[in-house]
Amino acid sequence: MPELAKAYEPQQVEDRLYKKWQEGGYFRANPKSAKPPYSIVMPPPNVTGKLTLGHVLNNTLQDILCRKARMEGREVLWLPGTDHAGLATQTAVEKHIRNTEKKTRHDFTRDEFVARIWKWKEEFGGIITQQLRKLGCSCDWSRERFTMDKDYKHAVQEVFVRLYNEGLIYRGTRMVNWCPGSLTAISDEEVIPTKQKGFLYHVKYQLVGEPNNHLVVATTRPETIMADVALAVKPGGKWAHLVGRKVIRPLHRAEIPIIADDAVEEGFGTGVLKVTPAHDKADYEIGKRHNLPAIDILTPKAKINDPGEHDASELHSLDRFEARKRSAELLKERGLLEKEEPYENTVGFSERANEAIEPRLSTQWFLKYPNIKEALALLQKGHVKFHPEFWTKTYEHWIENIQDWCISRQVWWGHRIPVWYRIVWTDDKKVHGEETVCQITSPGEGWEQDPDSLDTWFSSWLWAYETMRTEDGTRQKFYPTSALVTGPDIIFLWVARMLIAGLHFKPNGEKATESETLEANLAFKDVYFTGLIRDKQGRKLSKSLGNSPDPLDLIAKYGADGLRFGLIRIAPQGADIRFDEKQIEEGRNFCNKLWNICRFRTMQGAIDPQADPFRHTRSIFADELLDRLHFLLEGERNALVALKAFNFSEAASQLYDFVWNDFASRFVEAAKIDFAQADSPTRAGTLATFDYVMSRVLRLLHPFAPFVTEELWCELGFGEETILTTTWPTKSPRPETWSSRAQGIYLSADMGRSLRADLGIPSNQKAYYSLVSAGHLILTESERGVFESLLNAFALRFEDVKAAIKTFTPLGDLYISGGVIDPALQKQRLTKDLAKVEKDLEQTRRKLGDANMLAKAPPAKVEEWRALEVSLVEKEKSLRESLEKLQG
RNA sequence: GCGCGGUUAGCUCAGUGGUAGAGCACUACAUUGACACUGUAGGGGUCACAGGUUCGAACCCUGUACCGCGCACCA
Repeated sequence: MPELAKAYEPQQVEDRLYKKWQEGGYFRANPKSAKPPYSIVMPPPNVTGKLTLGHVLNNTLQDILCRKARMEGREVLWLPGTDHAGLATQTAVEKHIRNTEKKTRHDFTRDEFVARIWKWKEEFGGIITQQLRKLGCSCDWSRERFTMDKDYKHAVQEVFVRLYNEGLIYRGTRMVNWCPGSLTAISDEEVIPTKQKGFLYHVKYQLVGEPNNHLVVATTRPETIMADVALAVKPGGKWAHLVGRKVIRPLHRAEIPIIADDAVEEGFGTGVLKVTPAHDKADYEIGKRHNLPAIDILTPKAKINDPGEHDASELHSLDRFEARKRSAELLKERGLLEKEEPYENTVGFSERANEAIEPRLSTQWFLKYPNIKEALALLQKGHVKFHPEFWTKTYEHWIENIQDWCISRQVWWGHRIPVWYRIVWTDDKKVHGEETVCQITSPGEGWEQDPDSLDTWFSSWLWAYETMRTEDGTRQKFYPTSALVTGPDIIFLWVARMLIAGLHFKPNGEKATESETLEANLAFKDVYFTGLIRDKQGRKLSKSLGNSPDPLDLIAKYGADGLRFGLIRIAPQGADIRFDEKQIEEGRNFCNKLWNICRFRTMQGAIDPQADPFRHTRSIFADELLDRLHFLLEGERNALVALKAFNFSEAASQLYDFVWNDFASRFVEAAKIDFAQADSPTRAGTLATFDYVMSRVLRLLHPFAPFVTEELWCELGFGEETILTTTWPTKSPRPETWSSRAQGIYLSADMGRSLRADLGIPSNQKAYYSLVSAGHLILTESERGVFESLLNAFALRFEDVKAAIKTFTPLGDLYISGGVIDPALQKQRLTKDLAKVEKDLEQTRRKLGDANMLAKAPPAKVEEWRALEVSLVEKEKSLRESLEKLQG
């Protein structure tokens, strides 16, 4: 058998194995397979994006689910792909062109510019999918999709036309969230409320006919005063008597009425509200109620647009924030600013451009969501489950308060809206006439398509099933999908909408019963929401902070498995993750540990892939390991249960603990005794146990750390081809010969080593130990060998050693001699131990002395306390003896 | 303001009623034949706070404080 390298070297392994997997077609899903299906669609990353730690976490989890499902005998489809990410991609390309050619998108025609984006996509579009391969993702690359593929594009258009015909999509003029940075409307879900420090300006509005009387209005936006059309007060409130009177608008002076409206809260500010219907959502509603005009004084870029000669002309064409300052100054100069006080309020920001959103009256396309009741029932009836469950409430709340979705974007890169307008000519100018048709292809000459594009999410919401629309029956086999792994930040943007799309479009058709139809058209059954990755200080990872490590660097340093395992082990379910490179280092160290356990095994000869330890005579140490394995797989709250419950970090931790402690630190150390003696009666059993357990460990770890487990599986000879197609271990019997002897020996050895350290005897130096057992414990020769080896002891003696110090162990009193006894140190240690024992004893006795407690506590518990008392008394006695000896 | 999470060792987190745990970090020792990507030992916690339920509370209930997230038309 070839000896393995001294340390695991991922760089020598990963690319070779990934190539092998791909060439072997192991990731390819077969719709004709008789195996039960398991499917996941990958949340498509931005096509021109690069891999982030968030992607690493997300995709590793999906890979774990898929690799495990494959081993469980399912036909697995993990469908990868990328998103065109309309605005984000357009912005990136615009920035590039600005930097390199000093041009804007308006220096090109729309077609030219879109062609530039396609070129950009060809150049950079493959980066992230290549990076996912580096990570080891077992996706079916033959089915990779892009949201602007020809077929996918067509599907999006079809859906639009259908919803239009159903009356669910309509065009309307409404207040929308306008981003002056990217010059497009965005949906409510894309607005980030952000706390802003500003001022509350108290502005005087003079009453018409009473030059000495005025109403004071508190506003954060004096630059919109010119668009005021009224002042509103509370009906029946303290200003109610003024309703019907007029005031003079202080900038761009004009008379405006005082009205009464319920939206006004008297407790806030001065209790008087300026009504600016064109620039505030609430004011727009008030305006509608009172039939007031909307005066728009902002350009799309949010510069003041109030031309002409009037008292505030100088504000014209100023940016909204400059205008805010300047208008406050103007008011002050005119004695109309009563005061300004520092004030913090919440302002909506656009995620992409990081610009303050401007509420703006604009004609856009909207979707009235269908199937809302059913979407709500999905979660409540348990057809779909969220993990962690608490996200369900957030989902429900959103569904219950759902608003029509603004789906049009003033962006060039994306899916065009399939609506055509008849061109009419007025005064030699081309305009869109009344006549409108909604269809995918042009109706012909004289028609022009709507210039807007669709919100990127309007294509993403079809992702779960449109990506599966192929001739070979993929959708029939693999939809509904089994699970979705994503971030809670897109629970509305994507998750909820995909569920709604599935319900409405019924991609798997109608079935016999309503409930079957429902079941057949779920986008997914389980949704796992990952946490957000933060840096050590708890800040979000971001490019601008420079605190986001490049996963590719981490892979180069620690290997893909190290990155995966390290990250998964510390990613608690449903909570954010504090990233620390140290944790990735631990992942690498773990892989190396596994590697070296196997390396040790190769030194003992060939492994037996079919090894069955239960047919051999076994040492108690082999039994102990088999026992631990049994509990790992079948115990209460075992690793498999954790994995089934999407508790990935718990499963990873249990495996880590089993490999490092049970396997390496204990079993391997004990096995050395068997391996050192060719004629040991338990040697064969130990070898078989080793191979049997390792075979299962490698398979259990494979989904977490695919490369190192595959390499070891093949190198050691557990299988010739691949670990990918092996079976997932689910159980392992508890050896009927198991006893607690091995545990006793391990524990006693730990205590013996502690003594050695007290005496300052280095761990590599042999020491003299003696064991005096109170009972009739007799160690077999090999048990004694293991005990001596763990202690690094000379031949163990079985007599009281007067000059030595001792400790009370499960095996009896363990003495050590040699080394230098430092009486002060000894006394300190013994006193400390004694204090602890006495405290425990006192606590236990208090319980046992409490009649009430004894009467009401379960008898089994009382027995436990009694047993504890006995052992504590023994321990106390032993400690006192040692102390006396030290003093005497 | 409402809702949802969280608060346990220096750090990251387990721990859903019965003697407070792990990993890392720290300290000391050790280059012993699987592994220094290591081994051995050690120090370190009134479980945020206050009440309550219980024989018994880190755990269940109520309230408070602080942190994070989501929702909300407070100008």
